[in-house]
Amino acid sequence: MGYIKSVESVFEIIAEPNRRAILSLLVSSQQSVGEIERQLRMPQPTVSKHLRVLREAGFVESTVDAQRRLYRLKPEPLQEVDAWLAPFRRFWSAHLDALERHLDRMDQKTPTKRKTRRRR
Amino acid sequence: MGYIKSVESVFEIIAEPNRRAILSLLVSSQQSVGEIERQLRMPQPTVSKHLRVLREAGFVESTVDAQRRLYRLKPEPLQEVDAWLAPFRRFWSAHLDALERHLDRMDQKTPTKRKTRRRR
DNA sequence: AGAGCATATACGTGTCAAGGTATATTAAGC
DNA sequence: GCTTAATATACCTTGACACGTATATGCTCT
Repeated sequence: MGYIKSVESVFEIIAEPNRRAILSLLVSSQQSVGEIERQLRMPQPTVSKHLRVLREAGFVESTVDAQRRLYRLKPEPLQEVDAWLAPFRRFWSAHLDALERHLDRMDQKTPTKRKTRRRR
Repeated sequence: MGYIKSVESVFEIIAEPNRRAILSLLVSSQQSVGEIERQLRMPQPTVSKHLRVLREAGFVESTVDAQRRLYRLKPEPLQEVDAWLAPFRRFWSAHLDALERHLDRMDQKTPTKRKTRRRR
């Protein structure tokens, strides 16, 4: 009875392993459903259903080529994931910095030769 | 009966909105369960259960402070997500490059003034 | 028009995970 | 030791979703 098909978050979409596999396949070039089916060895309805989810969520788009449909990647949704990660990247690079400072302090105490530290 | 509780993928872990909220909270500083509970306005068992999942998946670790437990972020699992994104980043920056080249061609055809293009 | 290939959808089923409520654990303070 | 605070866990119910199988749609070629 007509309720709103709430747009699933991009995170739920990529939670599914087969969908991630499809996306990884498409990153090199566009593929037809049959090609995906063969390369990933999954049944055709499975591929189609996942492609539907990916398409409705904006991860892919398709063009018609005779009986085939060619699916290709669209960047926006994964960029959204990338954006969500940004604060955490700052977090862990801060941790790396702390580690570096720690190692530098070690250097002072035991001044042995050490490979050049990465520049900041 | 008695099958292996397969370690869920990091993607399934962050598919859950409440867990993402918790992680985002922890990025600024460590928090006790009660603090998380209040800030996110979710029932305490919910918080504890999500923290358990996050802990077992290595997203967080906890230390004991009297009756409280302080939870803090661990970087590795999210770095894993970041690593998975890498090929796609190359993909969409390639697309941006193509767009730039396209705009450059436009420049040549209609040489009107335009803001300085971002350098490569 | 009919046959055959490529893709999409419908339907039934099983599984699993999230939430709610209740209760157990553990530590603190009097 | 008992009470209270903080957190964890147990149990149950419900809903979503992924899969398999079957079938529909659509295009092409003869």
